[in-house]
Amino acid sequence: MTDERPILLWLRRDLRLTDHPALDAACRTGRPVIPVFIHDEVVERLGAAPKWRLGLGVERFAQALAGAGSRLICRRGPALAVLRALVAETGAGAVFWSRLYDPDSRARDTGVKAGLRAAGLTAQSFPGHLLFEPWTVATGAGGFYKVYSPFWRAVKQRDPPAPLPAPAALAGPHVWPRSDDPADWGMGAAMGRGAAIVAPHLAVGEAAARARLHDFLSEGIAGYGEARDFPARAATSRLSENLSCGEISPGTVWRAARHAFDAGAAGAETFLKQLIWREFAWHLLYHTPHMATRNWRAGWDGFPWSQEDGRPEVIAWKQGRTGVAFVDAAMRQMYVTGTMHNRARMIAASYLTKHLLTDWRVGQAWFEQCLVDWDPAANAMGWQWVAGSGPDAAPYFRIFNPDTQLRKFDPDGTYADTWLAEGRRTPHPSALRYFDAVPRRWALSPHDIYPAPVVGLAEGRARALAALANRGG
DNA sequence: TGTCTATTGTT
DNA sequence: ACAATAGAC
Repeated sequence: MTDERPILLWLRRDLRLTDHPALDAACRTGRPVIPVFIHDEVVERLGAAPKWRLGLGVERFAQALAGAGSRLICRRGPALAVLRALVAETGAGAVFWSRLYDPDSRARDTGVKAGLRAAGLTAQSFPGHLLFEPWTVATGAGGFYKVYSPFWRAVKQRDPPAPLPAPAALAGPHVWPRSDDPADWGMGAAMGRGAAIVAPHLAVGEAAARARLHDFLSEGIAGYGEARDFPARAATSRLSENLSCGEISPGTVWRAARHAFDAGAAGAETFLKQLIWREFAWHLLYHTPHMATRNWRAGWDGFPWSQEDGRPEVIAWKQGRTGVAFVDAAMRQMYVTGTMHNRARMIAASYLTKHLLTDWRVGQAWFEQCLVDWDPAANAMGWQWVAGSGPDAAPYFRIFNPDTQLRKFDPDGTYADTWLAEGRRTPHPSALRYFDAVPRRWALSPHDIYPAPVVGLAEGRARALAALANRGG
C-alpha cells in the first residue's frame, strides 16, 4: 500500500518553481504537496533590509503558487514546532527542503531533522542553493580549497546538473491548513521610510529574476568584462538580490552564462567567475563556519580593531558623511537602492577597517541591515578579505586609496555626482533621494556643507600600516 | 580585485 | 613632464 500522505515543502531561500530539486522530488511522488514558509527565529534575526526583501519575496511567491493551483502556507514560530503542528493538522508524512549552509540555518535544520525523525516522519533535504555540494569539491589532498584560483580551475570544467523544469502540476491537499498573511508580519517594519525609496530598484520574484538574467545575457554580458569595475555603469546582472532569496537558481544562471560563453560572448567567462566567487564563499563558510563571526585566522584576534560602533567616524561612515567621495557615494547608493556596486563595497570596507581601524564585524553588521542582497557567505568572506583576516593569501597590508580608486574607476565623476548632492548646483535626483531614504533623526539636508574628511587619507593609511606592522607584537 | 616609490623610457 | 614597470610593503 502506497503512502498517500501529503508532503510539507518547507521553503526558506528557494522561492522558485524552476530548478528546485526538493519541489521536483515532492511532485514526483504524486502525493499532495503543501508549500510552507515559516517566520522563525532565523528570519527574526535578519537585518532590516534583507528581512523586508524576503517578506516581499514570500508574498510574491505565494502569488506564483496560487497561479499554479497551489498555495503557500505561512506560519510564525519555531520551525520544528510549526512543522509538527502542520503535520498534526494535515496528516503529512514527510517534510522536504533545500539545504542551507550558514551556521545559523544548519544548527536549526539539524535540530528540525532530528525532531521530525524522532516523531517517525520522513525529513529529507535537497541541493539547489549552490552549484555543487560543498563536500563534493576537494583538493587533491582531500581538503577544501582556501584559494579562489585553484577552486575555479577545479569547478569550471565540471558542469552542474541541468536545471530542472518547473513541475507540470502541483497537487494540493483536499483541505488546506490555515495560513497567515505574510503582509501582516511586519517584516518591513524596521525599514522606515527607506522602503519607499528602495522599492523601485527591486526586482521581486522568479519572473523578474529570469527577466533580469535574460536582459543581462542579451544586452549586458558582452561588455561585462570591460565595464563591471566601473560603478557608474549599469554593467552588472544585479542577480545577487534574487540569488539571495533563491528566486533563481545558480544552476540556471550558470547554464545560461555557459551557453553564452560557448557562443563566444565576451565577458561570459568573467561573469561565470563571479558566480563561482559566490560558490567559493559558501563552500568556505560551510567548511569553516566560524568565518561568519570570528577571524578566519585566529592570529588576528589580538589586533586592536575598534569594536565601538558609536564613534563619530563610524557614524559618519554609516551615514555616508566621511568626507571621502567614493566611500560616501557607496554608502548612499546602498541607502537608495539597497545594493552597492562590488568595487564600491571593497572601497567602503577598506576605508572602515583600515583608515578607521574598525573591526570588520561592525561593517558586516551594518551591511546586513542595509543590503537587500544580503548574503552571509559572500559578506563574511568579503569583509575578511578586505580586513586581511581571511583565507585569501593577498598581502595583509592592502589598503585601498579611495581617491585613487575614484580617479581610476570613475574618471568622469559620474558615480560621485550621482550620489553626492552637497555643493552641487543641480544635484542628481538620485543624490537627493538619499535624503529621503535616511532616518529623519539624522537631520541631513542636501543644502548641508559637504563634510570635511574625518581622517586624512595619508594619515589613515599610515596609522593602519603602523598597526598592521605591530600585529602580534 | 592595492599603493607607493624609484627607475627607466618616451614625448 | 609623463607613462610604464618592477619591487617593497
